Amino acid sequence: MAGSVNKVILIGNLGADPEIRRTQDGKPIANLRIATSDTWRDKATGERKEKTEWHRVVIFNEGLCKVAEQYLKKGAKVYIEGALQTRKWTDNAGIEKYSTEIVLQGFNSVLTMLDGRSGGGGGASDDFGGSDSFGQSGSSSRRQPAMAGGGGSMRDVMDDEIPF
Amino acid sequence: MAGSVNKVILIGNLGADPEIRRTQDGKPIANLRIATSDTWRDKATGERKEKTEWHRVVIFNEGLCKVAEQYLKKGAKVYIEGALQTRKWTDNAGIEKYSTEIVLQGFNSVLTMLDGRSGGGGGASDDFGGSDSFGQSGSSSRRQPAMAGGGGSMRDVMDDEIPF
Amino acid sequence: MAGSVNKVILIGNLGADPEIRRTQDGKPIANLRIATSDTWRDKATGERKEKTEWHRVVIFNEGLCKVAEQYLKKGAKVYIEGALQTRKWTDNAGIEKYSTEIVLQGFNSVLTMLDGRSGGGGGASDDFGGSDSFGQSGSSSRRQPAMAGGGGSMRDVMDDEIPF
Amino acid sequence: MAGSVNKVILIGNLGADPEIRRTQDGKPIANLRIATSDTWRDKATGERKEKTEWHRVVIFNEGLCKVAEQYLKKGAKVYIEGALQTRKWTDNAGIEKYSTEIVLQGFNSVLTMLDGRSGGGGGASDDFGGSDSFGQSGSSSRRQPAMAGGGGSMRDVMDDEIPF
DNA sequence: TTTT
DNA sequence: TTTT
Repeated sequence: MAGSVNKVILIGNLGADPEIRRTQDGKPIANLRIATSDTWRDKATGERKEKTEWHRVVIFNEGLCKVAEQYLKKGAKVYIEGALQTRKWTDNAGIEKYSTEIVLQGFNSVLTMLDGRSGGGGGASDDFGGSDSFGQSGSSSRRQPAMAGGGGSMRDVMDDEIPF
Repeated sequence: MAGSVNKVILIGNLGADPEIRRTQDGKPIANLRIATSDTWRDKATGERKEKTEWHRVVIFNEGLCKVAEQYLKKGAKVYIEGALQTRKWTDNAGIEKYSTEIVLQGFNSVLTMLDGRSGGGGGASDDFGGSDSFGQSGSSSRRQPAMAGGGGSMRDVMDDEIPF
Repeated sequence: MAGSVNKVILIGNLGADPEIRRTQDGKPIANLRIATSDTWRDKATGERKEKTEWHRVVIFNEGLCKVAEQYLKKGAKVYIEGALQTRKWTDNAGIEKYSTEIVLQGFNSVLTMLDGRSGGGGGASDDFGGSDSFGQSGSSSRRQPAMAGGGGSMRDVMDDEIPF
Repeated sequence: MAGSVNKVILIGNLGADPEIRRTQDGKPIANLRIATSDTWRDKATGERKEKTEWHRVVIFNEGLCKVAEQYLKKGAKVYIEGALQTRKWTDNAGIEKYSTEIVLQGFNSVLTMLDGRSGGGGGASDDFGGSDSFGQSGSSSRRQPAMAGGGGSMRDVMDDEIPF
């Protein structure tokens, strides 16, 4: 349809290290799980409430995949701009399911790190060597030095768990 | 989580008239189906391609529900600002499903009509009488006179078809 | 600075036909004047109020310049995504002035027409022939047939009126 | 005008401590100077380039003013959502000038801190006591403990310097 | 004037 | 599963 806009803007934290896979012709695809949350005070009880929302982010853009792979870790805070896409798939029991994802593909996609927290030591904070070559102006980011320990162990779990 | 943002911006057209329901205590909830689409030219074949994406919008904000009920019709073009929310539900066969929706609730929600198209006759295009009372500054809209014929008949279909 | 975002989203109407100029090496630059407005009801008097805001939009992106030149006319409703930029200049009296503009340049810029209104007759609404070649995915638009009469006459006025 | 949108989204750093003033009837107004910057590599020379853009942010929303006053300091990284507004004023020499600002007023305004950096010591990081009372859902923030030294001295300078 |  |  002419004249339409489909845009998602998120600021949140990664629930796990990025998962990187490759297509048969070698192109990378990165999957992120991002949490956002709302906090409010219950009007009746005055109690503090919080609700966390989990988002599935899929990165087809090759440059941004590289950024995700090299710099993002579980816990990192990111700014993301992408588009909504709902995908149909069939689970092992043959049941049709739908999964809605935020897709970063082509232009008008942005992925920016918002924290330069070091996981333990150095204050290193170089810019990405190639932030300008991602095809996304404005997509500059701060380097996040590898966090001590690192994740990785969670990746397999996430592969199985299947989304929604 | 502190410092998070969860925002969706859509411009698209209604695939059907809005569905309005009420909670037990009488509060309205409006459901919209909105289509956005991307067009591009296939690099290999040069062929023109188009992909339509359907979005579920749920309006809890009472003022915006009224707007939806009174002014929106199948085919109307709207601007929407809301937040992503994924809801778990169980279908008739007892199977757990997830549905991701764009929720307009409380503040920071916007619903604006982008066309004042008349369905047949007049060029009438009064502003909403009460656009300022919706609790959303910037949420002004142009009136869309009832479209000839109108929808309605599609509602039942949409209930059955079930999306995701 | 690493990790920054500078984004403006406007939906508004052109106050005049686009002005197209060319740099010495022949690259087009389009200037648009776009109006947005807020309406609200005065709490004290109950009176309906409206305030119009005028925006200067400058398009360096060559593909979007072409769109502006060919399809946009005074009165057209557009969706725009760009970045804020403040420029210093010196007027004829030698006084330094600043002008803040919304710049559409490179990627992450969007220009989409939101009306297919015909200025006289047909309901023609072809897509742009080359919407995919603008370097902006998601930047599809509906064609606006040339409006009867056309603008032009207003251009001179606007040049003089001086903006900010 | 019906159906318009005027939205600015910024992520950047404060160039100075917030300035807080009060209207004659005691309502607070906060002024922020926020820097965003783009980095890219020059295609010809391969040189790394950076351009910083400075933004004037004016907060009329009382709750967000309190947030600015209590938690924001020079150097803080923030997410801001507001609207563009151009204001005319006359300088001491009687010359008319224009200043374009990002206004946070009423609803649809957001101010969120994106760093919880401590200026020297503690890891203190309570949520705002009243983040839910700002009239902005989604406007939660992380506390920034007072930074050692603090600014303040810069405020007077900024009053005089006059913007654009 | 920030930040990297 | 994140973050505060």
